[in-house]
Amino acid sequence: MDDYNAPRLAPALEHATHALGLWVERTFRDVGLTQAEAHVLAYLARHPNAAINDLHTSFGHKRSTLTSILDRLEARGWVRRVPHPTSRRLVAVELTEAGRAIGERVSGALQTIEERVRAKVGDTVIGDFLAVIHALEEELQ
Amino acid sequence: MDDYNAPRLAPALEHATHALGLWVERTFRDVGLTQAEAHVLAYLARHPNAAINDLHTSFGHKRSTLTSILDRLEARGWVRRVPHPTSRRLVAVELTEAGRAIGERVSGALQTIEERVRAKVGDTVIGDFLAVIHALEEELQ
DNA sequence: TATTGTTATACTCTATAACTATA
DNA sequence: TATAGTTATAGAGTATAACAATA
Repeated sequence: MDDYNAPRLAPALEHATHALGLWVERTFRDVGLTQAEAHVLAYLARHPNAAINDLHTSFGHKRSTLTSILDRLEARGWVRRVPHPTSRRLVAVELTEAGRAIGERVSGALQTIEERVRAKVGDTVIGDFLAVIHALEEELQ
Repeated sequence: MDDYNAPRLAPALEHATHALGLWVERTFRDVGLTQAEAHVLAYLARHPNAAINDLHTSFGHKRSTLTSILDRLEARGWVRRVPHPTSRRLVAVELTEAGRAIGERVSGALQTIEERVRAKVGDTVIGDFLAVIHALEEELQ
C-alpha cells in the first residue's frame, strides 16, 4: 500500500523519539538513565531552581507524572525538593552535585549530536524542522 | 540560562510526540486507544497481512513489546494473528472489521492534520523536517 | 475559587532473559 | 547457527480522581 498521501509526519516523529530513547538508555547505561529522567536533569542543569510547575508547563506532563519522576530522581540522590524563594505553594527542584554532573553530561551529549545534524543539513533546514513541529502542535490542539 | 546553543531538537521532538499522544487519547477516547495501539492499527490498515516482524522493523520496538501490544489488540477483537502465507516461522497480523474501521479512522485523522500542516508551511519545509529526522536518527546510531 | 502539588491506583510501554519453533 | 515469536518478569511512564495547602 503506502499510498502517496499516507501519514508521514507522525510515524517519523514517533520513530525518531523512540530512537532517541534507545540512545539515552545506551549512552547513559553506566548510571541507568531513562529518557524522561535524562531530559528533566538536562532541563534542570539549564534552569536552576525551576519550580515543578515550570517542568509541568515545559514538558506538558501531568503534575502527578512529574511527582513520580522526581520521586525517583530524589531517591537516587540526583535532585532535591526545596522551598521556592517567592511562593509557598511552589516547590523548587535543585540538582545535587551528582545530578548536575549527569544533567550537564546529557545536555552536552545532545548538543554534540545537534551540532552534527546542523552541520549536515544547515541552519535553514533546522528552522524548517522547528516550524513543522510548531505547526503540528497547533493542529493537535 | 537558555544559552544559545542549548539542545533544541530533542526537546522539541519529545514535546511534539507527547502532544501527539495526548491528541490520540483525546480523539479516540470513545474506543479507548493508546498511542502505540493507534499507530499499529493505522499501519495495518495500510499494510494488509503484515508480519509481526514488519512491525518490529518499521517501529523499532522489541519483538516482545509487540507481543504485548498485539495481545491487547487481539483481546479487544481488533486484530487476529494468522499463519503467514509463505513462512511458517512468521506470524501475520490481520485486522478484524472493527479494527480496520478504527485503523482507517486513525489514518484519516492523521492525514487531515498533516494536510493542514503542509498547507501552512509548504512542501519544501515538510521535506526539510523529514531530512532533519533522518539526519538525527543517523547521529543517534 | 483557582492553582500547585501529592497520594492512591491502575494500565500501558518497554525492556531483558530464557525459551520454542522454524529456517 | 540465525531468525521469529512468546513467556515471565520488572520497572518506568503516564493518566485519573480525590485530596491538602496556598494564593
